[in-house]
Amino acid sequence: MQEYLQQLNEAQRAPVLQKDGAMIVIAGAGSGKTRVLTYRIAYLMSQGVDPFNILSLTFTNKAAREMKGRISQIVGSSEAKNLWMGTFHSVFAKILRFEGHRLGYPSNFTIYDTQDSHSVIRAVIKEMQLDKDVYKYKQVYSRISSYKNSLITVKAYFNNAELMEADAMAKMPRLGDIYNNYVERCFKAGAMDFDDLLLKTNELLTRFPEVLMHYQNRFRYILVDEYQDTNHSQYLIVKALSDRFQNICVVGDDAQSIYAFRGANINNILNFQKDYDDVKMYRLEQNYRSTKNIVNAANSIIEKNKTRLEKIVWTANDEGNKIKVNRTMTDGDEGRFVASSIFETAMNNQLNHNNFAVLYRTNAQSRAIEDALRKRDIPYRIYGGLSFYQRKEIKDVIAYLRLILNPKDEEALKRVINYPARGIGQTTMERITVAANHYNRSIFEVMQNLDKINLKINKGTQGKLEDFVTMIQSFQIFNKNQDAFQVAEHVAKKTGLLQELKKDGTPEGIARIENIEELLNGMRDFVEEQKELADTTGSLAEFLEDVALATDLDNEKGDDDKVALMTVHLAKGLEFPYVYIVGMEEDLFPSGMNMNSRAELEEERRLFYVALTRAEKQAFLTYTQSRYRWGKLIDAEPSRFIEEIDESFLEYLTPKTENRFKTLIDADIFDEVDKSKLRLNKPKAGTPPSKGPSEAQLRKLRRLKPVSSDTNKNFDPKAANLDIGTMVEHVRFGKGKILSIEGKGADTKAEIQFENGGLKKLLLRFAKLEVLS
DNA sequence: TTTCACTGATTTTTT
DNA sequence: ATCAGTGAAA
Repeated sequence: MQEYLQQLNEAQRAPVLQKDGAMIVIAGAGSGKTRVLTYRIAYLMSQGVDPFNILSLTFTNKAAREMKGRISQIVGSSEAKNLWMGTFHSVFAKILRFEGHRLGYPSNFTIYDTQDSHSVIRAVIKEMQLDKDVYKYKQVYSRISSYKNSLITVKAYFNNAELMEADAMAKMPRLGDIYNNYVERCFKAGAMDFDDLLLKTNELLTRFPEVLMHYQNRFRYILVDEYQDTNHSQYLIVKALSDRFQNICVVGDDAQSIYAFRGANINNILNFQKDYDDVKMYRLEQNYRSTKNIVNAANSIIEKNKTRLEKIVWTANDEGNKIKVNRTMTDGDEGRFVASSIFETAMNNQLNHNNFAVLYRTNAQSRAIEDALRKRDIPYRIYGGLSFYQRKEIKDVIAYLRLILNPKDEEALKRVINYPARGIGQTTMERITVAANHYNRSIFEVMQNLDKINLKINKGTQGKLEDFVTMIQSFQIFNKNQDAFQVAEHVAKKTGLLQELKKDGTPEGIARIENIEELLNGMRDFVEEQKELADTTGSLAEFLEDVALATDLDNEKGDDDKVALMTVHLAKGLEFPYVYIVGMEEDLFPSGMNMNSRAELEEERRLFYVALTRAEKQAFLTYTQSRYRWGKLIDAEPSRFIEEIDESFLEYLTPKTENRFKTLIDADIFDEVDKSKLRLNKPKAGTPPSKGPSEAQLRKLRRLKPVSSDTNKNFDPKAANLDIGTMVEHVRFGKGKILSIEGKGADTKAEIQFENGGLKKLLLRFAKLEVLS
């Protein structure tokens, strides 16, 4: 133990050695906070604290696993095994499995993912016969989600005139009713959504003092990582659990708070000192990760934020190279620049590909990068986006598995009742749903008792329904004696899922079969792993919980030699020697949707800070002059964030371009300054003198939209013969002669005679040609 | 009841 | 570029 303490610097050692009491560790980027957490836990155990009494909440399950692994190395794995470590969601899901019955939930409750929640809300809106253009399901969901994260239950909502008014103002006066119906449906389905896992934990702890007492006594030492990203719901859980012993250690960096959109409340970290008696504050300011250039450049950015805790991040590392800034014409060129830069750097320095990461603001940006890397034969892996568990065929298998454990799970049922097609259609399902609501039973229960009620369903269909029920029941029996892998294999075969895909025969179908096989392999590994840990069995229930709360980062396959592609959000907590931050453009980074207030813009700036501080040796910033967005080529302007970096840290690989629409500094935009200086246009002669820009004009200014752009002109197909010709070439059909054109704009149809003799009818849709015949 | 072709709407970040 | 929803034919 002693020798491990030697590996810490003085600032790091202090919080490790304070055994009891409340403490906050403000840890700058790359200052070794994971180290502090790890050694602190090891130290506690060396001081006689039972690992059973330690709870450690991390941001990803992968982080928890890694930390556990390191602690095992210090104190031995038999000791470390009893530590409770994981994300808020996974830890409290486990507790709710034990205690949820007090709130009326079965121990095998399903965890609804966002897609499930969306689908429930859509169904509710439809049933209530509300206008789906007014009540947009995504908006409704995000409102409900933010209520839940602020602990505003349906009841609390209806007691809060302000909220109701706000929703009425947003033209959604029935939102409370939707909220109510949504909650009821989830409850009836024996399902919790992500937010419920936290909300219900809070309910459990407040309504049942004996439960609270039990877990307070159990978790005598609590550690929370990434505290700046906790929301109100999580804050209250931590507060309640730590209230008795007040042995709480939170670690975070206000400068890296980037989840406000998910309800994260930066005040949790800013106000921590007020919440407990005698809080010790520690600061970790020495950065071990990056070069001086990167650290100082990052400092020069974050300084622009007003809301922050003062701290000085410094490093004793080398000066390093300047941050390289590159401009290209299009997003395709940007991808090619990144690909060839990676290729050359790897070649010149004999580096593996896993030294490189490409970070972007939105998942959609990955495509151009992928294309370029693939052409260069550079191996890469995309994190996030359409993750493995979100693929259709995987979700189908999982839905069957969910149904086995919880037949009330309506979303799973709806997904698989007629896939593969077994002749149970919309009409039948509607009738059953009506009956289920009428008798207040689940859909599955109604299907089990069809003979007892008259539903006007014909004999044939009734038989099919009975077959389905029998099949699921047979799976349930099978599941009693078999592990997760065996059940899933059985399901894939017996449901006809595999046959369905085999029949399909397209390359796509084959890829899907491979994916299912991969899922099965993953399950086999999972079962074996679990069986090694003596206390678990590798059951289906355990697997499904893992899947529901797994992030893409969690199932990383170790030491792949691949370039990492991910969003900046996902990159938090990671580090790479070479980092490319692409799409450094106004409206993209900072995102056009997050520029309406100082708070939003400051969050974007923190996000950029996170991105830049991922780099150890070298950072690249790239931007393009035009980019495909919304299916169209649009002009782009360099991001204000590039200019915000002190110029002495930058090296321009291409000539510097000024933003054509002057980027205003925050003070001009958000503070009450002399608005008359912000005049948009010269007033026309004869118009009364302006008092400066109106609110609407200001809003426009904030968004910095290009005033004019020739890409938006109406497309006239008659004048655009050439365009179609070039596009034909582009999509590699060979050159051809246009015989006829009909329609206009996006719906242009063209007949083309190819040089090789072929004749094709083509449809021009969103600047891309589709072959009609 | 299922399938296919088409239309129109929609683009942030995630447990 | 993608996806959910729709309407008509099979």
